[in-house]
Amino acid sequence: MDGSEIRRNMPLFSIGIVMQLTDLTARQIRYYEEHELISPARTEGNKRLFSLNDIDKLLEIKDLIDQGVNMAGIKKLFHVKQEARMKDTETSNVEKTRPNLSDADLRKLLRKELLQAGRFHRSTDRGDMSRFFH
Amino acid sequence: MDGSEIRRNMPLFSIGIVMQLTDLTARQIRYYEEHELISPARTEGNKRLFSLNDIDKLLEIKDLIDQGVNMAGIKKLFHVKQEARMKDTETSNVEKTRPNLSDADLRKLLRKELLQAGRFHRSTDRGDMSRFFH
DNA sequence: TTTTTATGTAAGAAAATCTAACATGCATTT
DNA sequence: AAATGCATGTTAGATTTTCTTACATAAAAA
Repeated sequence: MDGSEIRRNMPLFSIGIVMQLTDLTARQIRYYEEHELISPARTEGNKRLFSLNDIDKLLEIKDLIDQGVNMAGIKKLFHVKQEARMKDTETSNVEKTRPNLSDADLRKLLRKELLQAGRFHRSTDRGDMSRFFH
Repeated sequence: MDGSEIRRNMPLFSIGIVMQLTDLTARQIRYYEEHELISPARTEGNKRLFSLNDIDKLLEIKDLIDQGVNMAGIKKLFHVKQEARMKDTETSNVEKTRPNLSDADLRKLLRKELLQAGRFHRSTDRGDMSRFFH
């Protein structure tokens, strides 16, 4: 399924909430963005908006830092992880051309799904944050 | 399970996002709060923070208004719904004294759960918003 | 020792949100 | 028809949140 992917990447959370959820300071979060470990979306007014995936990543970063890994290391780790995922989706034959939706489109899709009745999605479980929402 | 209940009530979303997610104006959302159809949490600085449950409710409100129901009617409907739920939990024998957590505690719990590895929660499905988050 | 790294802190600007008040279109009463 | 009430729009001014930029600093690396 692809819907979950969309949901996990939906920009929903302000930096204030992310701070509380991750126990990171704004400074830290911005620093990690500066080093391209995350790339939160922005509102029209330039405020950061984080997705569930972003939060998962931040928690991973925190863990890795606790284990002594530095920015460069984390970056590398994230890259290999992503490549692994690439291989994964490559392997899972059905490739389908991605739509590449705009932010506004994403929200529309969100709302549309919201109003439907389809039940129970679950895909390749990756990250931890998802656990939160059923 | 009770964790999902906590998650669904966690105050996470700013009014701006809720507007986008529900297609309601700030005025409408505040008006519904004024009429006690929702009771979003507040930040220290008095900004509203909405939970998944709040969003579900707003979507219900929108539906009902489309169907011509007025504030009083919606309020009544919500009340009977809640009473039905009460009966429900009453019936499900194990009653357990509720902890009644503070907002800060909620967040701590959130983070704690986040860092654990437990998988796949699903309880009495109520509301629609939950579908979003796996 | 000097430099780099990760983070703290402060300042000023801009965006988002708040409350309160008044405006308005549409139904319903009178 | 006029008056009233309901749900929402709009505006204004205040407050909170977030932004960027710059400088400070402790610990680690070179």
